[in-house]
Amino acid sequence: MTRTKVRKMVRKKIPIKKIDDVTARQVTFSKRRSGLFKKARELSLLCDAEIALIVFSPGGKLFDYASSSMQKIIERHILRSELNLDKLNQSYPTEQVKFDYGDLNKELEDRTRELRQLSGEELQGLTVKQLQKIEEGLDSSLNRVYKAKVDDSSSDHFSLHQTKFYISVQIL
Amino acid sequence: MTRTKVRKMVRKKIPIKKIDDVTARQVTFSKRRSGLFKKARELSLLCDAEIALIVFSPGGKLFDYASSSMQKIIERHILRSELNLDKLNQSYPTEQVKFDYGDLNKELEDRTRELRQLSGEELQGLTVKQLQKIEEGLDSSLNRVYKAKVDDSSSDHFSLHQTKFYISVQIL
DNA sequence: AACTATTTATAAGA
DNA sequence: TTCTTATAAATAGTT
Repeated sequence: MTRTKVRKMVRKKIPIKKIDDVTARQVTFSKRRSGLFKKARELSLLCDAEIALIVFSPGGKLFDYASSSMQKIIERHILRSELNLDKLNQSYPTEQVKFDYGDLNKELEDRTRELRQLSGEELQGLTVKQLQKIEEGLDSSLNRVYKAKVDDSSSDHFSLHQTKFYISVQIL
Repeated sequence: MTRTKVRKMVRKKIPIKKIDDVTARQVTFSKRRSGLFKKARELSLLCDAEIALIVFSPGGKLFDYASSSMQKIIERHILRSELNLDKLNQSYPTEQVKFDYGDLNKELEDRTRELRQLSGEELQGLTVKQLQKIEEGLDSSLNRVYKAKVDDSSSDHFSLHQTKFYISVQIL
């Protein structure tokens, strides 16, 4: 056997910050990346969890994994973000503002859910007109929310930065 | 000490499929989830990688991590998906179709890049009119691509399912 | 890429 | 749920 070296062939420890040596960093990236993806697959399988993992190497190369479909998981995440936004707005001090934004966000939520449902269905039969209708609806919602935010932000109680809203449209 | 049981206190190995027992699954999910997130953080830190991780528990609870900002990473991923789509289309057998789709996808890419740039900038000064203009441009691009796909799909050379396109709009 | 001493993660059990 | 601990798995440094 290869035990000509009986003493320490390895004498490890554990760093915990950015690896400066480029070669060592590439090697570590490759090893740990496979470990990470393996763990993600295992967790999804063992526990029936929905998982999406996106990794860009320092060189900009993309590696990704999704237990189902990437955009399905991303949409679900976006939807959840909006629910969290609702909570944020509901904790806003002024009663009036709280109420107004609660309504608007509920409306946005409904619109997004609609869009999500449409995205998940067969879109081969979708006409350009239908697509435009969806976009009009979204546009209208957006405008109402945007105006409300602008009108209210002059009072300095509410920053535009407190709101994030995403639209995701998929064409199959 | 608790060594009343000197013999095996633990003797496990490794299953590798869905855990049926609900309680055991919850425990395993909790443990492995923390491990997975820890690994993701470490990889990002050690190797300066950009990482996004989204996990939904079987119960629908969301856990996520992003080394920078979630939507930045998602946008980058979407952009990359479109580049891959280009490659896919460029390997399409028929020269004529290859060329047509190459053009259309380049156009889409440009539009998406524009939108991405806008998203990354300060949007507080963006007017409703400007927003509408962006949406009009996108709508126009979409319609052109959609029509092209539909017109060509009748020849049975190209399925609508081969194309995925995402739009992401962010309102800050 | 392969090897192996160690470190780290984790399955059961408490 | 949190802690403990034996064992399994990941991996840092080397070849």
